[in-house]
Amino acid sequence: MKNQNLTRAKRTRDPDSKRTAIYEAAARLFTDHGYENVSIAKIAREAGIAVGTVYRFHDTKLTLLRAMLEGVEDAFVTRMASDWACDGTYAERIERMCYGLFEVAEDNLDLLKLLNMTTDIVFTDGSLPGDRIQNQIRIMYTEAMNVGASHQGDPHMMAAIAHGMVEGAMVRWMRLGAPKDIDAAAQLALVFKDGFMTNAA
Amino acid sequence: MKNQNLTRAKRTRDPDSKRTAIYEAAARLFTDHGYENVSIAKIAREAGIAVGTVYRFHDTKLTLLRAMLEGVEDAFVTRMASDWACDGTYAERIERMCYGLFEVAEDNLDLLKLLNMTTDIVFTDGSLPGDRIQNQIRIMYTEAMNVGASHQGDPHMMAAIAHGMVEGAMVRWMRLGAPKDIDAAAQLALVFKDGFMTNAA
Amino acid sequence: MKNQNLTRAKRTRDPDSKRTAIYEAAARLFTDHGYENVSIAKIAREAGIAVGTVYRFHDTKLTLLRAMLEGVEDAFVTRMASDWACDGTYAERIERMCYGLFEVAEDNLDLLKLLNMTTDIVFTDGSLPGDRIQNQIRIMYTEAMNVGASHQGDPHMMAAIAHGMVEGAMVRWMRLGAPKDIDAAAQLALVFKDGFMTNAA
Amino acid sequence: MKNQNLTRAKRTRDPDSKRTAIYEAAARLFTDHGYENVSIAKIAREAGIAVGTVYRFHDTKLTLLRAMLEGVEDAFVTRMASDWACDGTYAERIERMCYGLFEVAEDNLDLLKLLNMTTDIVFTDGSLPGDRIQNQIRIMYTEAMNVGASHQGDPHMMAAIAHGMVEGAMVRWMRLGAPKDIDAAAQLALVFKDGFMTNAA
DNA sequence: AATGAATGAGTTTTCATTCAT
DNA sequence: GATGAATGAAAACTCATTCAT
Repeated sequence: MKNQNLTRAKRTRDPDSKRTAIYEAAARLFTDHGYENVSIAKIAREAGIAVGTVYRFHDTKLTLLRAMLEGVEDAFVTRMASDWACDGTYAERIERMCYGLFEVAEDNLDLLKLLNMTTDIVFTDGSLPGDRIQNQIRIMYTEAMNVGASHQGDPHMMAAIAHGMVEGAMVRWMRLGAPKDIDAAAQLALVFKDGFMTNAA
Repeated sequence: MKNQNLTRAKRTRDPDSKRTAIYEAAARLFTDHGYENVSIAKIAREAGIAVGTVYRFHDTKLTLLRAMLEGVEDAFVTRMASDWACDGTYAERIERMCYGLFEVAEDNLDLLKLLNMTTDIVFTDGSLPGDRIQNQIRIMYTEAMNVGASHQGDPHMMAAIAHGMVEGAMVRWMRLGAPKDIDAAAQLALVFKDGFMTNAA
Repeated sequence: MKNQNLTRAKRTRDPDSKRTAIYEAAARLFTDHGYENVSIAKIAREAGIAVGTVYRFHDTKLTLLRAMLEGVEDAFVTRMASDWACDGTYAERIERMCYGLFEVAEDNLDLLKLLNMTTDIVFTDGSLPGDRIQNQIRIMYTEAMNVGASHQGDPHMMAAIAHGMVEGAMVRWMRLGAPKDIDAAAQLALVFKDGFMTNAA
Repeated sequence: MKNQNLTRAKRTRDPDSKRTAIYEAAARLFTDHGYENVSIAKIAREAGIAVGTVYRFHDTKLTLLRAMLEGVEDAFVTRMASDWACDGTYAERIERMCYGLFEVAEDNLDLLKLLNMTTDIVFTDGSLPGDRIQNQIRIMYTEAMNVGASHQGDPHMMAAIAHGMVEGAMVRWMRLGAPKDIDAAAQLALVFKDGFMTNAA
């Protein structure tokens, strides 16, 4: 997708194209059949490469999964941070963030489903899938709380609850087929604002 | 010629003791290592019985898991329904229900963790783990909405969001070691009331 | 079927009735699913008795099979001998024997099929299923040969060929559903007479 | 975490050497102990390869058996057809065919025994081991009958009987150690001709 | 760098047999 | 004598990972 060297033979593919092919194949397969039910051989076949080549990019099947999950998490965290950093009232920023989350979700449907399916994978730093998203939520909550825009509460627990809301909304939205016309973001934003914001905010 | 078993068959003590031993061993192991990473052999060893005996009680490894999950779900649903049926304002009933949930959680710690880890198992009726709890939440939400105690919203999506909140709070609470002294229920109730109740309620 | 003590409670069953029940259940099941695919538990259930009871009558699953096979073989051998002992020309006796074989077959359909399916079981005396039938054929052939009614030939080989003819005809007949109206016996007798008898006979 | 293989992968010598090794090991073991009493592990050990390698060539234990049986059947059918297609009287052609059968048998001793032991395996097309051979016999019989060289009879039943004769002779011959000096073919041909040919032929 | 054949430990599940009741 | 719960060895099959080509 990036630099396709049209003057070269097909054999010399962009190394990134293979990495991408692995990701895409794995995302689809993991999502459809579950991590444990997908073999590296199947991923390789689906990606159009050899088994050994998968191992050039990922030391382990688990490593591959983790890389994928970290990828989606990054996308969400990045978007949340940037949406939150915009101008506006807290209510506006929350709303914007909710819409942002679903936009990222739309771009990463397979991986999102995978992220929600995968709760028993531990990363090397001891964290779990979703933790980085939850951390980001906690940062935002703490900031809001400190300026009196949020009710007082334990930031960790509050972030956990908020994160659960997001997950719940997204899982529901995905089970409906992730339709564009249903405004899951709006409903999420509503509960979010009422549940966490003070009247002052 | 094939199997000459040097069996030392054990006595049949309590008829239910084995069933219980299986449940407890499986709950601990599934929870600690994940469903896919626990073999029936491991469960049997942990339960102090033979592999074949596990199969006397559960046709399949998956069957065993389902039975366990349905058990916890039932406990939650039953308790929610009974707490909700009590007298009091909606706010009071919500609060009572939140405390009730954590009481049930305390009694089913291993299984609760299992329930939250297990999101990609499909039951024979097509439902997923947690669905029955979410259904119960939807029932309550709809009732409240119909009398004007809740904001208007799609009951399915609202129930999904509420369910996510509960899960988020419980997972957090469990990661803290499920301490009795931290009032996760209170914080959950707070967000619950603010997030869903109208001022009128 | 023999002595049903009508004055006693049902519990005191004729010990032979159990033996019979086992035979019948095993015959049907072995025939339908193959020896290896039928468990003693299934036989016991089908026979309406306990697993342990099967073992009161037969030391081993293999022992049970052997007893059954010997049973059918005996039936065939006995009938062949008696039919052969009757008066008449050799041709008549052959014909009578062929009809006799199919009469026995009709009475032992399940076991017959089992006998034909089972070629790799070795009896304790080193013989194989069918051997006793083949022996009987050899006796008859030798007798006929000695009086000049049969072509000269190695009795063992001739008996093996004749036995194969019988088996072939019966297997075919069974695959047609063992119909009464198709005269397999007649066709068998025809080839038998032409193939083995001299013109003199 | 799961499989750390201390693998010493071997070189890929002859591409077909493994396939052949599997066939030979399986033929010997199936023949000696019966299909059901031979595990894939045993075959692999005997063939000097790993279990998984067996599965690279055959999807299933049953598939392996079928491939082997079809191999022998083909050999027999092909030879019968070619022998039958030669010039000569029917008697000569029958005789030639009988000798041909035993030549093929000599080249496929293990598999032949397997073919005769295996009567309860059903192929995907519903046919049974031996059916193709019997079909070929029926074709020949029908042809002979149509020109008046054979007695009249139901071709299916006649083919079954003839097929049984062949099997009987071969089994006997194998139990004698498949000796070259005993003329099983001649005896078979004799009964064959007398049993099926008309005087006119 | 890429390939994919080979490996073998590990999984789920079955079942002949035993023996305490 | 009858029962059937309990046993655990064994089987078919899978698949992450390696490494010679």
